[in-house]
Amino acid sequence: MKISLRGEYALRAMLVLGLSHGSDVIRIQAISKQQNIPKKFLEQILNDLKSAGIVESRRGAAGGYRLSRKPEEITLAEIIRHIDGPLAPVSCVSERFYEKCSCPNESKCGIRSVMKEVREAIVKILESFTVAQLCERVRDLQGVHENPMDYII
Amino acid sequence: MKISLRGEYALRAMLVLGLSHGSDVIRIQAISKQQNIPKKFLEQILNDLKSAGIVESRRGAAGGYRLSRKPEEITLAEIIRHIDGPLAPVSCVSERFYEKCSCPNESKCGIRSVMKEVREAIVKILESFTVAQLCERVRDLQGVHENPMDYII
DNA sequence: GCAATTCTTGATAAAACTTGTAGAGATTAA
DNA sequence: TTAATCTCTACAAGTTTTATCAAGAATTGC
Repeated sequence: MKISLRGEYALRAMLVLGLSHGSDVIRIQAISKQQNIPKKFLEQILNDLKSAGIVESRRGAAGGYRLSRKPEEITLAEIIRHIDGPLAPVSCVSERFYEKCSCPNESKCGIRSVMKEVREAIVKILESFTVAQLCERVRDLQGVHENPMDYII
Repeated sequence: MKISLRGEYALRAMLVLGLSHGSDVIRIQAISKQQNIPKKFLEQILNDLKSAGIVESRRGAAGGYRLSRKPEEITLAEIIRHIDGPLAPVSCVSERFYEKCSCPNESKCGIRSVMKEVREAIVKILESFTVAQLCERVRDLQGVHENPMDYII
């Protein structure tokens, strides 16, 4: 039931970009160091998020990444779906990544029926949770007196 | 976020055993054919469930498997956890399979905080859902007039 | 224009995991 | 004794994950 490390990295990178939304672009290296993510790996991930239209970039010296939309308009579900695929525990209950399963009769499958409930519960949370809310929560957790960019122990 | 095919097979096998709870043991081959599961693979899975104390077996001719407890006392969470590991989307919010993550500060991690909610939602459903309820749901879906063992199309 | 910096792109590769298969052995019923 | 079944260990192919490498393209500042 786990999301991949790649997906987790994507969320952490999006958090950094969200926290600095409004300022200039952020370099890959800065995110990489702050979040403990292998730089080359992060390059791939950010590029992937770019092709999804979630972030945008500027090349060259003083280049970097920023969100391509407002943090309030990007949900965690969108990020995870693009990097990791389905949120559903089994593909036969996924709406965007549906695949037929090998069970005898899908429409009368009890497991499918339960997994639909699980999927709904997951989707309900992740589709309503935006990057903006994520940033807000981090600010709450850290306390307002601290500088958000300094929270490396 | 998906469970493995192995885990899905385990659930399907448990459903078969649940539906015939009270009768004699069921052969691997019967489950394999009815549920479209490779026999040799299913052997491993059932053996695994046996070592978890979820099912028990009888060897030899007229051998087979049955539940080792009442269907009301076996939750889907227990089955999935034993076959697939954590229900949590990230290990740093798992209670039984906790692993430290690489983020800068776990206690102030916003992602972790959201993922805790997701974990709770998943666990709430799967820990309260028993094999007995699963069987009941299948009977509902299939209608009472049908023989539960005949639902192969 | 030049150098330094940064993103871009595609290839590659090691490790882990998933999904099985094979085969010999142990146990039991008839 | 024979046939059927579970048991156990090993192995193996394929896929996914987690990266790394290197050459290229764009941009800034001088």
